[in-house]
Amino acid sequence: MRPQDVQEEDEASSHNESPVELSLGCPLLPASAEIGSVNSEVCRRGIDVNTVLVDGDTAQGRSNLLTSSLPEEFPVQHQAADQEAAEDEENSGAGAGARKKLRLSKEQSAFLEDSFKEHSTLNPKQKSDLANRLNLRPRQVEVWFQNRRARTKLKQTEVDCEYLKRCCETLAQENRRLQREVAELRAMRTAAAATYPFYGFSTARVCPSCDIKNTPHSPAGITTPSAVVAASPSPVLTPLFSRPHLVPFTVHPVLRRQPSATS
DNA sequence: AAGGTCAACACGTTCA
DNA sequence: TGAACGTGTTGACCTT
Repeated sequence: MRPQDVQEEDEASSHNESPVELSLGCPLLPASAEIGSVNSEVCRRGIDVNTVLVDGDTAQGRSNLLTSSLPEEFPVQHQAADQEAAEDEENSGAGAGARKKLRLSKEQSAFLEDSFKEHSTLNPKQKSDLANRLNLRPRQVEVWFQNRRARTKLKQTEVDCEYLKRCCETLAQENRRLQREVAELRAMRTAAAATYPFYGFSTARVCPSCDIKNTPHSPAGITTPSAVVAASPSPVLTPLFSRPHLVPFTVHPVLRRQPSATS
């Protein structure tokens, strides 16, 4: 038996079919506001967009009916048990294969987010505690965390991509500057060799940019661009060493320490 | 209608 | 070997 079969078996009785959300919508708005604002931005997160409007079933009526039996903390959310019962009803009506869109409420999402900030993975106890607290099935909590990790990773990938693009641009710019510098040095050497043909000009002692950048702290004598950079880090290169990190708990694979053979 | 979001799913991989 | 996880996909719903 495959692992997922276990999970799916676990769910099969409750949500393999279309889960029907029993909540009514944004608890922060009066019932009268819900009717005309199902699609509004304000209510989008808090509302159950799957609420089935039945003829003669007013928002106020449903509100009274449902909130009276719901826990205080998350007063309008899915109740796992009620949900299962509702699914049976649903299956008798709509096609059993149809997957209904289920939206977590604002409160549920916020609570899950807070939990995610504390730990991005769940142990079984945390999962069941969260599920109980939010009136969700453990599988729903698990799926939410899976998806949340995926979103985090995607975001981090985007940030990394932007960062690498900037690095690339910076390095290209630096490369162009160094190429120009090399060209200038070659020109200087050629000119010097032409002027003083018997004086050894195989190497330049100070390059143009170093000449400009040399500070009292810099050692006299032979100066290289890298020495200048080391002595006073170029603002151009600084961003290369300050990679942005979106979240504290993910480590990009590239930056993971490779196991070394010696240590 | 197109494109985005997100819960849910399917399946492969890893690890104890 | 099973649980947990990562990743890609699906489908319902929403916005523009």
